[in-house]
Amino acid sequence: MPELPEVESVRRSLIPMVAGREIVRVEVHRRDVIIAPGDPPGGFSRQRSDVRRKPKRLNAADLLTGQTIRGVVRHGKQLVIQTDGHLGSRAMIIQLGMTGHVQVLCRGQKADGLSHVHVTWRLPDGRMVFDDARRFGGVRLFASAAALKEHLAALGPDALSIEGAELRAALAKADRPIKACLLDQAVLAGVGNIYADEALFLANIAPAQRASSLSPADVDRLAAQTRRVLEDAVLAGGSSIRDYADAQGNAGAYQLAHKVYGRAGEPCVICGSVLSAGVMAQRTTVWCPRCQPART
DNA sequence: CTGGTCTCCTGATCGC
DNA sequence: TGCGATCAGGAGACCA
Repeated sequence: MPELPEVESVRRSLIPMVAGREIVRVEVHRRDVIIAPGDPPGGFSRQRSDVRRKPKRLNAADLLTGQTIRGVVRHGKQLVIQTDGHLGSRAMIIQLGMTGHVQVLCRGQKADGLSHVHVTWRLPDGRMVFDDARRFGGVRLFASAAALKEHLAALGPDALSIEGAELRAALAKADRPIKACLLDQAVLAGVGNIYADEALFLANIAPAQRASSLSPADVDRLAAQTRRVLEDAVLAGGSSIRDYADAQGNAGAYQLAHKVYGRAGEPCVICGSVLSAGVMAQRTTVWCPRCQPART
């Protein structure tokens, strides 16, 4: 499932295939995976069905038709496609959610393994598609660079370059388990369930530990180990747990390096203790009771 | 405002 | 072999 390293791998593989290309035409196969300027509030198809309001009709301008892709950047798990053209500087964000894929296909190339393509961007020499079986992800369109900036401002600092001082500031007033803080994108952008468990293990911090009870040294260590695990995962091309793949359809290899995620009941790679499991912040959480002792 | 819980969705896996 | 039950989880809605 895509977290920061997977999104970064998609970004890197995407750039050489889309930079400088014009979006010639956009085909929307499912309107409800898109949030456009002027849509009622609420994310993608996440509103309760009894209160779901009708989104506005999409127009070619909002869909960035005729714009040229200038860059692909990332903040946390948000993949930002920057364009410019007759509309000025605009942008869209692709969120992969649980099962989202962005892939670029050559002209005529079949979309192998992509059975839920919701949006297709036609480029001069091929096409980029957004596929998402579970539809936890989606596409956000922005009318201006300023609107994009405002959206990203709600997120915490990017986890790939998080420094101890930044993380201490972000956690300063948090009175909840550190695991919940790490998963909160407003605190730290980019960490999901896999890398939260891995970083806490590497930093020898129990996931249930209250953020407010961590010492400055604890938080510094956590920031350093978070960076480290994310960097290593990026180098491995991300973790392919189910069917994650980059923009060329290549799988990652970091799932082979997981020390706790998915290993509940197995021995700790450091001390041999049986790894514990529980549910924390609505997420399956795995930790070593000996290497990550609970403290008060 | 804060933190905790519910909800959306469907492919993969499991037990019988 | 088939089929229903269960699990996975990002993040906005909702609630105390």
